Amino acid sequence: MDVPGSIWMRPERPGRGPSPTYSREQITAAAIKIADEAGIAAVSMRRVAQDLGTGAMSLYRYVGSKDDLIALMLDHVEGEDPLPEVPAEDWRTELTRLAERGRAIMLRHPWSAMLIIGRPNFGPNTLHTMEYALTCLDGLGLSIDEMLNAVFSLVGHVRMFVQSEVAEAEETRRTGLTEDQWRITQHAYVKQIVEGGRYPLFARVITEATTPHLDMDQRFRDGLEHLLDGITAQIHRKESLRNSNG
Amino acid sequence: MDVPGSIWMRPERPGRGPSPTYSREQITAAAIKIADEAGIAAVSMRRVAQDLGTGAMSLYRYVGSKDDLIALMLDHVEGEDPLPEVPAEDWRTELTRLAERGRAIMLRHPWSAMLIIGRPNFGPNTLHTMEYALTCLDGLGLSIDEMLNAVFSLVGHVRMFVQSEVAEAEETRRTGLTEDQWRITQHAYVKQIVEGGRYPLFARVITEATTPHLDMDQRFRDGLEHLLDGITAQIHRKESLRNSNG
DNA sequence: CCTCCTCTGGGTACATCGTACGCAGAGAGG
DNA sequence: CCTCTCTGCGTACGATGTACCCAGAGGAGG
Repeated sequence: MDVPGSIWMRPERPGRGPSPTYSREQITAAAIKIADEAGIAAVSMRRVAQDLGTGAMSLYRYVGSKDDLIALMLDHVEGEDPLPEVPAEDWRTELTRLAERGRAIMLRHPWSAMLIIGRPNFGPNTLHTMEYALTCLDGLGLSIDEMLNAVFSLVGHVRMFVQSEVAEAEETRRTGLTEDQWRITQHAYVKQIVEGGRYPLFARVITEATTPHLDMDQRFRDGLEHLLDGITAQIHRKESLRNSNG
Repeated sequence: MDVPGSIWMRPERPGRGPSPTYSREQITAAAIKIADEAGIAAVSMRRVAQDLGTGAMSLYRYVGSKDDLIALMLDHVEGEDPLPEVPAEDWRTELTRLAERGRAIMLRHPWSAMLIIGRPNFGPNTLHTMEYALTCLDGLGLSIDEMLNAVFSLVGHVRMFVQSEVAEAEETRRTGLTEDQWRITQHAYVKQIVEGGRYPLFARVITEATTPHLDMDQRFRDGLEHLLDGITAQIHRKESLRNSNG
C-alpha cells in the first residue's frame, strides 16, 4: 500500500466484509498474459482491469501499486520452472543449468528481462532460487560474500545477455520497424563509416555479417564459460592459498 | 524525425530560412544536466525546453524524438573521458582500464546505466570506444565474432554492475525511502525468513550483514577478474589448439 | 433476525507524459 | 523586393498512475 515491496508481508485479505471477487494470483496471471502478448508497456492498470472485466481502481484492493504488481509478476515467472530440492551434480553443471533455466524463463517472458528492479525481490520463488544458487557454491572455500558475488555476476550476465537478445523484438514492436528495415535506414551511414577506414575492426564486424555469426546459444554458452572459468580460477587460488598456509 | 536512430545521419540544420536559436549540443547538455540532478524520469521534453527558456515543441526542430535525444545524451557522456589513440599496454590492463572508465562514466551519470537501448548506438563516441575495445583484443587469435562477444560480455558486466549499484539511489529518489528506512519496513518479514531455517545461506547473507561486506570497488574488480580469467582461458585454449594442429 | 461497521467494486478527477498539427512571422536566395 | 523555407511555439489528444470518494454488500455480535 504505502511502502513498495511490502507486498510480501501483506496478507491476501483479512476476514471481515464481503469476500473479494478476484485474487492476487488472478490479477498477476492477467498481467503476465498481457505482458507476454503485447509487451510490458501494454501492462497498465486500466488494461489489466479491463481484461478482468473490472475497473482500474479495483485492482488497488489487491496490490498496493503497479510496482507491487510487477514484483508479483516477476516472482511468479521465477517459479514457473521447477528446481531440484537440493543440488545433485557438481557446482559447474548446476550453475550452468540454473543459468539456462533463467534464460529460458526470460525468453518465454521477454518483459521480465527488460525490467530493472531497484531493490531485491523477496518473493518466495526468487528467494528459493537464490538459496539454491548459493547452495551450489557452498563448501568450495569461498566466503559468503564471494559466493553472493559470484551468483550476482552469473545472474547479471544471464539477464544482460537476454536483455540484448530481447531488446530487438521489443524495439520492433515499439517502432514498428523490423531489424532489417531499420538496417536499411542506417545503411548509408554505416557504409560511410566502413568505407571511411578509421574503424577497421568495426568494418570487419559489418563486412563479415554476410557469413553467419556465432548463434545466440553459442554466444550465451561462451559468455557463461568465461564467468565459470573465472570462478574456478578464484576457487583454485583460494585453495592453494589455504594449502600453503596450513 | 521518422526513424529512430537516424539522428546520426541528419545534418544539424540546412541553410535556408532563419538561423536556429539553439543547437543539438545545447539541448543535449541541458537534458544531461537535468538527468544528473533529478534523474532520467525528470527529463521530459517540457522540462528540457523550460530550462532552455523555450517551448516543448521547439525541440522537435532539432531532434526527431525523445529517443533521439537520449541517443545524443548517451553518446555525449561516452565521449566525456578521453581515450588513448591506440592501446599501449597489454590487453588485460587496457580492458580493465576501459571497464573502470565505463563504470566511472556511469557513476557520474547514473541514468546512463539504467537505460536499455534496443539497437546499437552508432554515435561517434560510442563507435570510437567500441573500435578501441576491439583493437585491444586484436591479434590474440580470436575470431572477430569471439572478440565482439568478449567485448560484449565485458560491457554488459560493467553495465549490469553499475545498474544495481545505482538502482538503490534511483529507488530512494523515486520512493522517498532510503535503503535503511526500506530495510526497516522489510525487517519483520526478513526476520521471519531467517528464523524459519529453510534458507540457511540467505540467513548467513543477512546475519553477516553487520560485519562489513566486500565494498563495491572490490566486488567490481572481482567480477571483472572472473570475466578476464575466462577470456584468458579461451585465448589459451585456442592457442594450444593451433599448436597441436600446426 | 437485526444492526453495525468494515470492506467491496468502481467512478471521477488530476497531474504529467510524448508528440501531431497548424500557424504567424522571420530571414535568406533569386 | 519577392518568394518560399524554416523558425519558434500554442493548442490539443490520448495515454499514464493513482488519490479520493461513495453507495452498497455482507459477515460479526447482539
